[in-house]
Amino acid sequence: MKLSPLAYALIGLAAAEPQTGYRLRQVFETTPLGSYSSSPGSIYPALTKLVKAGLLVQKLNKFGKKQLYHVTKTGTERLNDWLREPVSVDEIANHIDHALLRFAFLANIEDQNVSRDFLLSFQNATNIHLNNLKMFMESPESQALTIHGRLAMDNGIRNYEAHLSWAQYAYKEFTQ
Amino acid sequence: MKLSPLAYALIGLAAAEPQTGYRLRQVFETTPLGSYSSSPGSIYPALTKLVKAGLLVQKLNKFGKKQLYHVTKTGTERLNDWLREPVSVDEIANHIDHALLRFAFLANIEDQNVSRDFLLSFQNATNIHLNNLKMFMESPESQALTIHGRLAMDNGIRNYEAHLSWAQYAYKEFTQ
DNA sequence: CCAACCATGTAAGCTGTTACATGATTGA
DNA sequence: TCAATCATGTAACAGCTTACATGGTTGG
Repeated sequence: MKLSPLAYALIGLAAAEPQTGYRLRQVFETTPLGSYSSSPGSIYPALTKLVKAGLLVQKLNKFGKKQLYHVTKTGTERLNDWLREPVSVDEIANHIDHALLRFAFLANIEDQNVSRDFLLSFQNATNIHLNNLKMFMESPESQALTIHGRLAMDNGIRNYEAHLSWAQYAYKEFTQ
Repeated sequence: MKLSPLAYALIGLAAAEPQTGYRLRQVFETTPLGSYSSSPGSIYPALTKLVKAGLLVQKLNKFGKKQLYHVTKTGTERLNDWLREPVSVDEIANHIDHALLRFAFLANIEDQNVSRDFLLSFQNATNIHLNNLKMFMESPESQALTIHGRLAMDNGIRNYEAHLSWAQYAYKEFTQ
């Protein structure tokens, strides 16, 4: 079964520390890391689905006060697989927030080589995408572009350049 | 009735030049300006919906060969209203691609003051969002962040700084 | 004449949003 | 005790994706 980004976000947060449904909603509402729903109508159905799929379990905390979602072994495996997927050009071009979400959750993986690999793969895909954009800029198709069209393209290019330089900077943080 | 970004994209493209459904799909598939569907299952239902709503009409071209979608008067009004909406912080924070789409379609509006207003409003919202991010960075909540979390935040900040400097550059293009 | 492309659609399914609804706990 | 916050859910609906399906046109 394929999981949605929201589902991975829920698993990732529960992997860092067991959470209540309510607490998870708050994270999506208050931190910048969540452009995700935060509405009960999306979180709770998603959580029960993950429990049914065997990726999360609900357990009472030590004093039997709170129902907390914990990640199962299968859940951890699924999370790790997701985190280790190389960054694709499509992910960079259309779902870069997804890539950043994955990066944030790499904190759960001890081995810093995984983070390094991720960042190299991120750089690589970003480079390819930047080339595509620049080639499009020089294609006959784009010569007919309006000022607005050109500027919008320019925005894209500047942006991915910022992403690239970030990835290079971030990489250095993992090579002490 | 509220329209989806895809609907506005369809209207905007038809406003620039009457289009066939197939041609619209190609635009979404081949140009970088469309992270939108491009699948027939999304385009055609959306088009017929817009026709029913009276925002588009299908007309045969001069030689009766092709069915082209044209924008109606109401359609043009709806498009213009959408284009003139000020850029909100939420749009910058969570749907910046949507803002860029709107900017690209401002090409349809003669009066360059509208583009200038848009860019000022874009700058303003981006500034506010940047402040929010920086404040979060200094909040106690973020002190517990992992290296990954901090770097992900840093990515966001760099990015919005790039957007800001782009908006300033673009503004100058409209003040000859 | 046949492959490639033009052109348009439908049906099933999944995800998420909005809105509605409920009840427990806790601090002033 | 009462308001705020914690906490969890459901139902209706909208939107998009995937997959399936069909037929016309055009160039080699």
